[in-house]
Amino acid sequence: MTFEPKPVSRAREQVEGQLREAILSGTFKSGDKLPSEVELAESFSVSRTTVREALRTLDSSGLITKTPGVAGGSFVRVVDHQSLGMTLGESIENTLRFGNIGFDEVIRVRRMLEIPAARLAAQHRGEEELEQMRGFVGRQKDTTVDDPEVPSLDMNLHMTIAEASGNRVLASFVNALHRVIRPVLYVDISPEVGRHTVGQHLAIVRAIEKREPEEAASAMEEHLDYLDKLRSVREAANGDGQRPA
Amino acid sequence: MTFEPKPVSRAREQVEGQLREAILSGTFKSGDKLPSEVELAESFSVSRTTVREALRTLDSSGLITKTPGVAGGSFVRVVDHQSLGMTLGESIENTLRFGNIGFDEVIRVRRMLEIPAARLAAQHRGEEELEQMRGFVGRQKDTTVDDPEVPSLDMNLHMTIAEASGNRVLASFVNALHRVIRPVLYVDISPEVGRHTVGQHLAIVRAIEKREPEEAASAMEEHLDYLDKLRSVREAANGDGQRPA
DNA sequence: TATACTTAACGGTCGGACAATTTCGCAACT
DNA sequence: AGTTGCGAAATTGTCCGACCGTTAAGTATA
Repeated sequence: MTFEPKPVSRAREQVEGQLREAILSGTFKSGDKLPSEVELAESFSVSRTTVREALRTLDSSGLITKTPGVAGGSFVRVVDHQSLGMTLGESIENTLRFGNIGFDEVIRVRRMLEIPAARLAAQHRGEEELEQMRGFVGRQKDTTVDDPEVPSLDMNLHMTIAEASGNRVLASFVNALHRVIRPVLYVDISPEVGRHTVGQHLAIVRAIEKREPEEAASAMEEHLDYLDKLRSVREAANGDGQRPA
Repeated sequence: MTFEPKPVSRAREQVEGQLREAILSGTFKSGDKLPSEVELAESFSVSRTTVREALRTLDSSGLITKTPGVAGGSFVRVVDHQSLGMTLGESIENTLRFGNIGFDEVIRVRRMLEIPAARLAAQHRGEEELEQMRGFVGRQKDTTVDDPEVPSLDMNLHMTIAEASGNRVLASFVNALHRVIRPVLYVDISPEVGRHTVGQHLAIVRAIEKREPEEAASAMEEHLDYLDKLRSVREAANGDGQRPA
């Protein structure tokens, strides 16, 4: 029988672990205020410094938020799939910038997720989400290509479709991917590209509106094909699109 | 023109931001040792406490590791797709335990990723990866179903397939999903289930070996179908499978 | 009534001190 | 020669006590 090598436990980790467990197990519910730092320090019999480091980690992990002021303190954050997408996006962004994964790999995974997402959206979409989609496409039709709002409009549409799939994990993943896709993809698009994009968006939304899963999926696929082709010609034009000089 | 509302910047955030940027931009490379806490405190003209909080955040984000001792310090972590999967997995686990996403949603996304992964693995697999797969299946064939190694053997196989796809983002996502799938799925499996599983694994690996993408994909699909069916009958048997009492 | 000021509670920062951990070199003993 | 033991040094970990900055709410003032 092998010997367990004794992972020494620093005080900070123990405090952190207990608090994390208390939050995850529901002892502190969403929005609840944790005891103040001095109170925690007393109850754990450690210094405030140690408690603060533990809280800092929880904050960084997205489990709590800290606000100063008399009514401030540490509050349990609402961990919905939206914030999950943010967290995932940050990690992916780090790894991407670090150079250990390539942008093309992100793009391929995007296809695996967004095409089924469109299919599912056609099945599960609600009236409200459809209204949002129409709103985004409509506004996109009216704006010019150099409008600074264009990237976020496009992202919002894709996000809404993912949300309409009814699968929140899927929505989070798509959200995370778009966080890294957005800054790279929307540079220097011509009016013609803008028209094509709007047209493809319109086709997707119409299929979702009609509740035609396969039509929505193939419309999305066509759209992504178009974007990929755009990207590849641009990369061929100016060297490497992944690592801007 | 709207006025930007001045997001006051705490000292800790500025230090953290500068260090993060320095790491991500390559000023500090993988494995490099950052200056000691006192040195950083001096160069930023802040107290060591502030520096420590910044470093704590970077540590929690997975960008650095801290080790005590004379040869210790803060080191830039190697952020490969493996560690990315770990980080993503933790976040998903949090959201899952928090109850804001359901296990079934995880399962559905799994299908969207692992079936294409099998297809790609059949195209891009290397000899070494194939050898690993054979090893996992072989060992799984020899172990009994109550062997504690079974869950990790299964996960290792699925992970290796995802890695063999050549897409590291895909591999990370599959890794992350398995982190939350593993503890839930492998409880009380019968010998018959074990035999079926091994058979299906064998079929997948053989298809990958023969470089038959579609065969690999459909073998994987069949395997996941089987697992899903298992899960649904078990859930029907003992109430709710998502929240173990 | 509306505005300005004070107060109190809390997290944020500071400085300094000591403890704990790890590496390395040196000495002593086998 | 090799092992063991010991001490020095560097660095993170923890502690303490103080003060600063922010914020909400209450209080006095115009």
